[in-house]
Amino acid sequence: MKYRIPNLVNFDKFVFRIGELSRMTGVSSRQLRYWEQRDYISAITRDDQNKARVYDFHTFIQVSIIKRLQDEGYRLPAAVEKMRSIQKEIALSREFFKAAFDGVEVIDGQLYLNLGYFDKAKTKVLYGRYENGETSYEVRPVNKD
DNA sequence: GTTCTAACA
DNA sequence: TGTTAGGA
Repeated sequence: MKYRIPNLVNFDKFVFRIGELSRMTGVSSRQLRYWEQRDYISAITRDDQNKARVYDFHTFIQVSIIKRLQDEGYRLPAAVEKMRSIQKEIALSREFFKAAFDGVEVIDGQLYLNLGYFDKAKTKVLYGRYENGETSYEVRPVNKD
């Protein structure tokens, strides 16, 4: 039996105001406004400049990464630069995994990640396993269930 | 109660 | 970067 995981969660609906984002990340609201002024981060477009800022989940991730890097000793501009390069790595990883990942299968009562065809002839499938904190791989013939 | 901008004992 | 003023 094969399970696929559709997009069940809409992360665009995860929005926060400045006080919430500040508490979530440990970055002061003063800092968040300053970072925005420097174009290091951005709030969701505000129609009225005097209206409260709204941040999305993506910005939460960005702020979290910058904060972590600062705690590790990076200065703000360097932290932002590294955050942006990290985001490129994350984006690439996501695309690769999205392309490779083809759902979860139960084989002999065990959960397997279907990682796509192993060979060009499409006779074998690469499976990933995760057990006791370790990953492993198995190549199996195509599952005909 | 929260967030806004601007300014600085 | 913190804090405060005065409004929304």
